[in-house]
Amino acid sequence: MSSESFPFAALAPSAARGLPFYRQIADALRREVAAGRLAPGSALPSFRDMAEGLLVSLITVKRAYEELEQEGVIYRHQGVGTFVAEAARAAAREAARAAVDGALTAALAAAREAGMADAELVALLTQKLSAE
Amino acid sequence: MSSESFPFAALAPSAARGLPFYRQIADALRREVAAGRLAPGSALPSFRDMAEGLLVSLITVKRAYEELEQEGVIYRHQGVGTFVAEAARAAAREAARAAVDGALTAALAAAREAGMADAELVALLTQKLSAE
DNA sequence: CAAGTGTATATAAACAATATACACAGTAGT
DNA sequence: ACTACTGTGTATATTGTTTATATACACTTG
Repeated sequence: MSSESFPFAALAPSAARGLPFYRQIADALRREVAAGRLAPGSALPSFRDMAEGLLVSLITVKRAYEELEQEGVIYRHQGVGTFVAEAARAAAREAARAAVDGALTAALAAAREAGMADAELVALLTQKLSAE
Repeated sequence: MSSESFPFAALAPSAARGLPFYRQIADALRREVAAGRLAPGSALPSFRDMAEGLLVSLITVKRAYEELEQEGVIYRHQGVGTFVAEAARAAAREAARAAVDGALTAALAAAREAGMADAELVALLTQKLSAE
């Protein structure tokens, strides 16, 4: 039961999702922070603990942490550890919002490429929303 | 002025767009077909002519053509050439529409990841549309 | 100085792009 | 008919970039 007790086991990446592992880990951690389940100042698992718990390499965890540090969500201190930043929740939400904006921009570009009218694009989106 | 006279020069890929060259070429050709500027049955430039005209390798053109053939937009005949399929226009439009749908699905997933409400997502899209 | 932390270097696998050599289809000359 | 040529698409081996890894290194604290 040792691996089952790892508190971040639910963040484990999967090749089936198509995204790089480091990206999946960063996304999952960002969501935890944005939801307020990780308080500012609290310590994250060390590179080794996280790597072992998520069954990935140490470097992959490092890249995920680097991405979050660039966004201002966490900060690292050599020899000490990695911690949730003070303004982490706002930074995480801003980063998540930027991701949505980028995805929407890509969708808009695809629609333009397809010669699709604005109204048709909006209709397609609302249709997808109601289809759930 | 020899390279300037190449009729498909406008389809030349650019590294600045971020997408693979073969994808850019396939997208551009698909748009030409969808717009009706390439009639069914007409011949496309040979791999070599296209590669020389777009300043890419022969293999890159091959991959672009392969993508379009899988969509049913064109068909290849060894030793003869590559031609626009009969149902090319409908196939191109369907493929373009599928691309929009995929991009919208990704945007929706990002919105869910960000905890964004449906109405907020729609509002963000309409805002982007009116901002142009 | 010992145990824990983050950091950096060298390596393997997958993808994008290339150059080069190969195989097929039509056609002009004989 | 036949052959060889020219043009077409096809396949193989190579290079550079990205993702992911294992291993060794450097920093901080008790």
